[in-house]
Amino acid sequence: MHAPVTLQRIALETNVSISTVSRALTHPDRVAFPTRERIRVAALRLGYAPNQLARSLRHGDSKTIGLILSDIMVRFHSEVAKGVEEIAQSHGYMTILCNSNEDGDREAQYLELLSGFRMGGLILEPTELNVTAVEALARNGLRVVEVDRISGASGVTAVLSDNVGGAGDAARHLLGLGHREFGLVIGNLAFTSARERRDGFLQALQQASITLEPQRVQNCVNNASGGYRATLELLRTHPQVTALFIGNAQVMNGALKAVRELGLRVPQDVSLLSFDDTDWAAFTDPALTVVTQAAYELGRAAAKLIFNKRKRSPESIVRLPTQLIVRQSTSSPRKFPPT
Amino acid sequence: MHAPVTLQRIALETNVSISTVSRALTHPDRVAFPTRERIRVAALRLGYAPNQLARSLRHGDSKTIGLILSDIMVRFHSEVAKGVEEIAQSHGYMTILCNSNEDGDREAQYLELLSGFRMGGLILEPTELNVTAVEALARNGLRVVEVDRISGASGVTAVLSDNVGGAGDAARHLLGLGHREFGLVIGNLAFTSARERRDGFLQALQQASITLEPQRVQNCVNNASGGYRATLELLRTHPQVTALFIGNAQVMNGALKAVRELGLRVPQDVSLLSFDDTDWAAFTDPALTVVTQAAYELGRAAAKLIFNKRKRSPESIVRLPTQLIVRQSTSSPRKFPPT
DNA sequence: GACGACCGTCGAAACGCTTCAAACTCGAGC
DNA sequence: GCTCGAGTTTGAAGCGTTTCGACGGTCGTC
Repeated sequence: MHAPVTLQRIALETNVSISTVSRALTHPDRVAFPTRERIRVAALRLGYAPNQLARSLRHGDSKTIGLILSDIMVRFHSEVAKGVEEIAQSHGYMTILCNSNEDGDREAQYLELLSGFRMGGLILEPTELNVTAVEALARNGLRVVEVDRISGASGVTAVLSDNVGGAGDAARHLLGLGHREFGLVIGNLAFTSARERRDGFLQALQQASITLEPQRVQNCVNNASGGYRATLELLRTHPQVTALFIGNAQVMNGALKAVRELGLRVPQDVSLLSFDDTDWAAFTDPALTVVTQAAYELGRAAAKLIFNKRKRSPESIVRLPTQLIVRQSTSSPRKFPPT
Repeated sequence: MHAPVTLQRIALETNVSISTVSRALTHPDRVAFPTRERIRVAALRLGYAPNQLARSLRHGDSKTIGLILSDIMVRFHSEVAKGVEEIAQSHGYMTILCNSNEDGDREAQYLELLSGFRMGGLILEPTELNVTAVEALARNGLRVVEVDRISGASGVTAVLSDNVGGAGDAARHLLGLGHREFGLVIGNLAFTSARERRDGFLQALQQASITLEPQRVQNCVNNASGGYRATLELLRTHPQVTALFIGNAQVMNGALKAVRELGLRVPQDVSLLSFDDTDWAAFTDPALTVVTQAAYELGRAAAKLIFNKRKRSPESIVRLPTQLIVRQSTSSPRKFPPT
C-alpha cells in the first residue's frame, strides 16, 4: 500500500521544486511548456490527487457547501437536496450531505465536522437541540440557512413552506365537502413545520366556528408505524370522525395501513388528506389528495441565500406556497356512521 | 463578521501556549485542572470549532467515510446510505454523502473531492466512466467499495444483489402462473445491475425453452418517464404480451402509468412484476409483486468491508440474496387477448 | 540542603499546499 | 563586455492543528 502521492513526490520525480509543481498544476500558463508537460505527465502517471485538506486549509474556503438533512429516506428531504445541489453546481460548488436522522447528537457532530471543513455555507433542517451551536457558527461568519423548519437560532435565515396556508387549504377543502368531524395525525410536534400545520388547520376550522377537542389531535413520530398507531388510536376513540388530516407522507403511509385494517373504505367512510406528494400518491388505492410542498424550490431558494452575498439581511424568512392536489381520497362525508 | 476562532485566539485569552490549549481540549486528563477549566470555558464562550482541515491534515485520517450515491431520490439508494451510516457510526466514523446523479463528470469531481479529504474509505455506486480514477485511488491505498453495480475497476471490492437469481425467481414465478408471452422494461443497460437482471430473466426463460425476440427487451433511462415511454412502445408493438418484468421501481412507476392509460387491467390483462420494494408498493392498486433487494444490508456489508482491516482480499464480490414478494399484480394470464 | 523524579507547560516541527518575493538564466541592447 | 529585463524557477512563510522532546518548578527522599 503506497502512501498518497504528494507534490513533493512529483517534484522529486521531475527534478523541479514543489512550488513549480504546484504552479504547473494550478496555473499552467505561468510555467514554461516543457516543464509543465513533464509535470502533468508525471502527475497523471502517479495518480496524483491534490490533498483538499491542505489546499483548503491554505486558502480558507473549500468551494463546497454542507447540507444536513433530517432523513434522507424521505422523498421530501432528498428533493430539497436536489434543489440545493442544482444551485450549488451552477456556482461551481459541490454539495456535501449528511444525515442527522433527527438525532440531536448526530446533528451536533455533523455541524462541527462541516464547519470544521470550512464550508462556503451550511444548510440544515434543524432539530431544536443545537440552537447555541448554530448561533455560534453564524456569529463566526459561516452562512447558515435553515430549511423546512426553524430552530429558533438568531442570525440565521430560513426557507419554509407556507404550512399555515397549506393546512388551511386542506381544512377548507374538507369543510367544503361537508365534513364537520375532523381528526389530525400531525407527526412530531417537536418541529415547527408540524406545529404550523396543526395551527393552520385549526385556525381554518375556527373560522368555520368549529373547535377541536385536544384528543382529536394526535402527534406521533414521523414514520409509518407512528402514523399507524396514532391513527388506530384516534379512530378507536373517535369513530364519528369522517375526515383525517395527516401531517406528512411518512405518517400517511401508516395511516393508510391503519384505515385498511379497520376495514374503513376511503373516501366513503373516511376522507384522507395529507401533506407531501410522492411519486406513488397517484397510484395508491384510492389516489391521494395531498397538499404538496415545493420541495425542490425550497432547496434552490435555500442555496441561493447562501450565494446571495449582497443582501446581508439576517433572520429573514422566505415562505414558499403549497398547492392542494385533489384526487380520490377525499369526498363528501358518509351519511351514517359505519357499522 | 469575525474570523473563525482558532487555538491561537484561545491561547491569547487564557495566557497559555497554543499547545496547552490543544491538549486541554483533546486530552483533558493531561492538563492541570484549573488551566483546563479556564480553557474549556473560553473555548465555549468564543464558540470554538476545531478546524477539521488542519486536524485531519495533521494526522492523515478524518474519521469519516465518503459515499457517492447515484440518485439520492430513489429509495433503494437512500436505504443503502442508511446501512452504511449505521456501520460507520458504530465505528465512530461519520458519513459524508454525495450525489453523482449518474453523471460521470460529477462523479469524477466528487471522487477527487472526497479522496482529497483523505476519507477513511470510499463507497460508491459507480458509473463505468471513471474506472481509471477509481483504480488510481485504490492503488494509492484508499479503501474503495462499490455497491449495487461494478465499474470494472481492479483492486476494488463490491457488494451486489443477486440480480441473476432474483430475476430468475421473477421469471419462474410468472412461468408458474402460466405466462408464455413476456416483455421486459429493464432500465438503463449501462449498469451491470440492469444487465444482470435481464440476463437472469432470459436464462430462466431459456430453461423453459422460451427465447425472447430482442424487441421485447426495452431499455430506457432509470426514471418514470423513461419507463412510461418504453412500456407504451413495448405494449403497442407486442399486444400479445401477458407479463411484464420491470427492472426497478422508478421504471415501474412509469410502467404503471402507461398500463393505466392503455386501459389494461392489472393483473387480468397484464401481470406486472418489478425489482425493488417501496413503502407504497403494498398500497398501490393493485398491490405490487416485487423482487426486493436487501438495500439496507447492502449498505451495511459495504461499510463493513471498509472497516474490515484484516482481510485484504482484493476484488472479492459479495452477493446478497433477493426475495420475491408476491402480491396482487401478478396472476394467471388472460385467456383471450384484450379487445 | 542537594539531588533526582515528576508534573505541567512550552517551543518547534510537521502535515501538504499556495503564493510572494527573491534569485537565476539568457539574450538583447549599448 | 557589461547591464538590464523578461521569463522561469526557487525558497520560505504560513494556514491551524497535533505531538515530541525539552524545560522549569515542586516535592519527597536521603
